[in-house]
Amino acid sequence: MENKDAVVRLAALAQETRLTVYRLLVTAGPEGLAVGRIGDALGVAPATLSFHLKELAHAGLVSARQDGRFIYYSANYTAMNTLLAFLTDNCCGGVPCGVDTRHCC
Amino acid sequence: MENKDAVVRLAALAQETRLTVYRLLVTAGPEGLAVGRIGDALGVAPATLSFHLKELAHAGLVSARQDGRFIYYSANYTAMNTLLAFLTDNCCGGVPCGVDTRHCC
DNA sequence: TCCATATTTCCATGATTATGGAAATATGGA
DNA sequence: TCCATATTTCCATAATCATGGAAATATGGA
Repeated sequence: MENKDAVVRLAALAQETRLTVYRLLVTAGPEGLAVGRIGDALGVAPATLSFHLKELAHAGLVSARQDGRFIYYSANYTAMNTLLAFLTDNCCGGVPCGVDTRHCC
Repeated sequence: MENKDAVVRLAALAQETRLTVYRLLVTAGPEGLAVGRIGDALGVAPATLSFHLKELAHAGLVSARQDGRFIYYSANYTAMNTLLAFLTDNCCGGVPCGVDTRHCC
């Protein structure tokens, strides 16, 4: 994973509304939630929500799936796992951490 | 962990220079690196680096330790682990994911 | 076809953030 | 004490981001 991609992903999560949306989708599971449902839960204007969802999707953290007139967004678990791995990559120069000297990841 | 704290932490990482600094400190291990060393590695102006280090420290992701004229910054591994746990909290409503239907975290 | 609902795009506005020069502060050594 | 080096603070400037109203687009049902 590239540094820039990680920044995009982190920036997508580094905003209260988007972080709340993401965590909501994480708990919702693979089926996801329709945009309107998310809006009901958060109480943000449609245009604002759409903007944030686009941001999350652009970062690859969520996917959209159309079903009739509804668009369901769901969390992309692998994107998150990739990001987490990147953040702790080569921790402590790769030197393993002892159980008692747990200073590490 | 509060939503707002997570946003602060994510925002601290959602910037190329800061993310690079953080990852450098992760590989450096518990002893950390002096500010000058970090500056050498990244080639950013002292004022800019100081600004970014303050941001990371404020988010709790790094700690500063003074040693003579030098200030050593090191990564706070537990802060990251707390953040990661928050991001995947209550994944899929707590329903465990089967090994073959690995859609989850 | 016409209508109601769902979602997005366009756009202007206000708010936040990143950058680095210059000056200030802190520390240890001569 | 005086100096050199390390780091931070102050400040102005430029750039990026969030918000939501209004209009546009898409979909299915009557």
